[in-house]
Amino acid sequence: MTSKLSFEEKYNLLTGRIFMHTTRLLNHNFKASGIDITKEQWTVLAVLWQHDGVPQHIIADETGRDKPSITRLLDNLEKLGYIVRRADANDRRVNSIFLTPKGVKSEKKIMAVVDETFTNLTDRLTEKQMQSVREVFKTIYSNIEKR
Amino acid sequence: MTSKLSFEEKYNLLTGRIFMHTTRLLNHNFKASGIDITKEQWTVLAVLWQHDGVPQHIIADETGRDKPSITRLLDNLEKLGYIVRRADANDRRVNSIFLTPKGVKSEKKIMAVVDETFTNLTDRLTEKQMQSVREVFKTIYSNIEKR
DNA sequence: CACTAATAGTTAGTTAAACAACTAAATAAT
DNA sequence: ATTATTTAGTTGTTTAACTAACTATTAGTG
Repeated sequence: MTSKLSFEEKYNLLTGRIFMHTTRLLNHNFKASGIDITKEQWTVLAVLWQHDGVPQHIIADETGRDKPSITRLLDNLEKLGYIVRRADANDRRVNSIFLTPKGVKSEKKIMAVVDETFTNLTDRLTEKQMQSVREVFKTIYSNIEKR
Repeated sequence: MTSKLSFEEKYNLLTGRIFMHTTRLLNHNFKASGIDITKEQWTVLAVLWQHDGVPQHIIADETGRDKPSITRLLDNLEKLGYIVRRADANDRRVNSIFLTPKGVKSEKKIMAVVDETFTNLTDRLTEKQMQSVREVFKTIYSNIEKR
């Protein structure tokens, strides 16, 4: 039952206050380390580091964004020289997205900042608490999917 | 220790995937109920419903946004007829923000949608899990404050 | 009292997200 | 086979966030 939650708590959960702050922190840390990308661009690169050459709609699915958002994120990543669009030979509707050498090489440095930021944020949290958050997120996801 | 967390889990926590989905859901539910405001505008109204007549920088603090963001949110809320800016007599730098009759009256309907959305999202979560999330958020906040 | 600091708010510029409407190409249906 | 439908991606428009630079007013210091 959720009836015992205060307005404050509903407010914090629904507004994503925490995520506004983590976004700011991660972007700040990128900048401080001389990395010229945003948190959102990182999420796209993270997909490509795992599966290079995927079409745009896969990136949209994996990052939970719509297609227009991905079009623009890729525009910016292309300008910055991290990725290239290449037309698919079999299906001419498709752009396959490939990391440039710069995009490949950047992984280590970017992920170091991500890892450090994550560690800072989760400092003083127990393994048990993390496990709980994991479960809660999973449940909320499935509640969203249901509608 | 957080070392046992997978990339997937770090990714979900840092990207605010859940937050993107809840924002979409809440905005969708507002629209479906004929409410013409956004989630962000709601967070501003929520402050005013508790303390009508506060200056803009208080709204910025309470909602965790910077001043320019509040300027624009208030521009839009003013256009929509929910609030008015009134110059403070004592300190002419200050705009006090007041709810219009429409702004006051809207609380019930808007909060009904917020409550319903929250209930849907937290369905199948136990009180214990909610308590855990509460603690975790608090800890993460204080970790952010520390830097 | 004059000059500097800080505070309140706005404006400009960039990135990002959503929705809607669109083009082009591939698949399905009759 | 031709038409209709689905899929991939882009473009346009609105809202929102951040940073930086700005105006105006108040507070603090010499």
